Amino acid sequence: MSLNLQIEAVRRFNRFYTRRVGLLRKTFLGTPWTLGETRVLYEIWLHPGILARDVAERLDLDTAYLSRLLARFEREGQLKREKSARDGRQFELFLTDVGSQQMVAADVLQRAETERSLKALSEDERKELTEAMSRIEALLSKAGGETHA
Amino acid sequence: MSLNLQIEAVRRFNRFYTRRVGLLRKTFLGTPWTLGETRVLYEIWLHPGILARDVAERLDLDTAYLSRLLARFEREGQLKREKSARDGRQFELFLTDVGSQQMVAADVLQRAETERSLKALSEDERKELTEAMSRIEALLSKAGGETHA
DNA sequence: ACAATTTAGTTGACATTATCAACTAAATAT
DNA sequence: ATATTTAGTTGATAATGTCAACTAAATTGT
Repeated sequence: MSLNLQIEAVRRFNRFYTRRVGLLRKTFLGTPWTLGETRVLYEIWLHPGILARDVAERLDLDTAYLSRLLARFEREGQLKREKSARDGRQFELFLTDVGSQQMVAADVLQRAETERSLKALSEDERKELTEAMSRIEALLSKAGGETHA
Repeated sequence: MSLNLQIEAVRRFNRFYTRRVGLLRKTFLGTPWTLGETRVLYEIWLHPGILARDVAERLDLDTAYLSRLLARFEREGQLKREKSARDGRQFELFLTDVGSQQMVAADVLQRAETERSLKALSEDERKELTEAMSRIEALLSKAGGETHA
């Protein structure tokens, strides 16, 4: 395949996946949150004690926007913020028990949905799919740059 | 690999790609448009004479939102709407010459950027990447469902 | 033929999401 | 000590998306 066709193939895939991802942007499965919100909570779940600025950096979010999101999560009881001992400007972020439970519940739902999709494939196809995914991840990480629909 | 690990692999990939796609959501490379806007113009570019409702359906956009987008594109000179001869409710959508030129320019930039990424890989790696992408596309289309980060 | 229903698209009101600049307070550097 | 940087908040505002009501044209059923 020529480079030109390869370029088209990559762009085609990006459009395909953008569309797929777009499908879930609004209501996020069984969760009460949008994709963005879920990812913020997911980061905190994964990295208890993480700082707001690190969440902002990882998810490429505006700090003003994130600040308001976090305030809302705290108000609604998913999140607690603890003033850092060694730096009075910082807050360490943790999910509350309620927040964790909600994340676990969301995680279960999402797993189940993924499982449902995977079961439409044979074992060989599933193997192929996951291998292709990890291959793409490795290659794109190496290739760098962004994604261009 | 167990089904459980396969599920994790798929979800991991979805997070990876969601993040990648997210990177371009705001300013879309060298174009003056957002990702959503670009995709609308792209549909019209690809399918001259397409109807608004078909664009809305393909991109899963609210018709109210799309109606305003189209009005703006017309006002700004990218788009022209022609009343359909056989159905007085419909408008056939076309890019103007200016709009087409802008799309071509955007397309060139995006191709170049994709090319730049691909050139960081060897020919074998590029082949692997594009094959993996088309494999995923086929398998996911078959598996159906949505994408679950 | 003609009333009832459906369809394409627009408009108004509104909610959500995102961005920017100005700001406070704490930490770090000169 | 003073100046600069950093973490986070707040106010103003823009961009984006959603819902319901609406107009006009087409289609359906009788």
